[in-house]
Amino acid sequence: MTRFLGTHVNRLDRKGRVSVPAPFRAELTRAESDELIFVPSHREACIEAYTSRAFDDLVEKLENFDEFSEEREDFAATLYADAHPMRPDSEGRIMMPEALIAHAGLQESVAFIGMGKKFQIWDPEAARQRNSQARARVGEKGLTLPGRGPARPEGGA
Amino acid sequence: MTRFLGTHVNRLDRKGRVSVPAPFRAELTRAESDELIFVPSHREACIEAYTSRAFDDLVEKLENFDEFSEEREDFAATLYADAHPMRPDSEGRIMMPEALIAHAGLQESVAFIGMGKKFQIWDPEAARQRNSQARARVGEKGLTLPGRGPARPEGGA
DNA sequence: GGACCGTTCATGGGATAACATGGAGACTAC
DNA sequence: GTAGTCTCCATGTTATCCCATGAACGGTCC
Repeated sequence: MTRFLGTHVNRLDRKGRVSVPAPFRAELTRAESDELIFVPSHREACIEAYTSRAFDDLVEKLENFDEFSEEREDFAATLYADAHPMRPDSEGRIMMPEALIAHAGLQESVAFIGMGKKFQIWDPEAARQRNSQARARVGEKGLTLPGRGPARPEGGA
Repeated sequence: MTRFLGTHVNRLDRKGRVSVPAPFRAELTRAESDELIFVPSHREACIEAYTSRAFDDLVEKLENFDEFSEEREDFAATLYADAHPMRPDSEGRIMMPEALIAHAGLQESVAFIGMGKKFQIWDPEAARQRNSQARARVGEKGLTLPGRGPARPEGGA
């Protein structure tokens, strides 16, 4: 399983290129496919980056819907239409599509943020804000990971 | 498996020709058949484009319907009668049939929209509207989308 | 401990190939 | 003939490849 970890900030040059961080490239090598699928996040001002395999997993849910059903068509459009398949060049760089630059509000620097089997791409300042907010939420709610047995009588049950 | 991704807008010249986007052509090469079947969508103002194989799969599903059901007859009529087999020329272009241009309301620009094993052809503006509507519908139904699951904020995994 | 060296990375710029697009004929069918 | 296609060629634009530079890091040897 691929595992993207850590935060790496690289420069977006005037041609729209940016180096994929070396550790992330190493993960791609390990996954035996250097293809990446970029999708604009629909919840936040960032780009979600999936390996070819992770994207397939995402798409698998499609098969649960009937051919030509509205649900399936909607789902497919949402998933596929804005997806950008990317492949790092010989230098390990990728060309950022204009639409994604706009969506994430990228300027001269971009932050690559490991999220395990995928990673995200942010404007560094926006990422900082998001992270501190996320941290605060986790703290005040005392979140734990979904788990085995009913250890705590929390909300749901 | 073929995987058509992303949105590509190309020009329809006054002879009715339009370039199939290079990434889509590459998928055809990979599928070892450059044949495409165009069918007017029966639900929306767009054209459905299938690879030879994807069309076969569709036909096979049709065979599973009750032999004399009205549903089947209707489906068959829609699927076969209005189908246009296409093959990109040496430049990678196809001639858009008049009937399909009319059905999709195409003007000087056409959008190719990847939908996985098939793709769709739209007027760019109509496609934009459809996509935002699809996204809204998917959102309100709470279907899982790229990113995290619904209930929980920022899970680590 | 500290200076030296080699390697890996990120980054910049110029050359090259791929791509989308426009138009001129040649060919075919009616 | 004439209308509609198809093949071929030309062109501007854009992405990709290739090489060069310089900084950062790690290891080694004195």
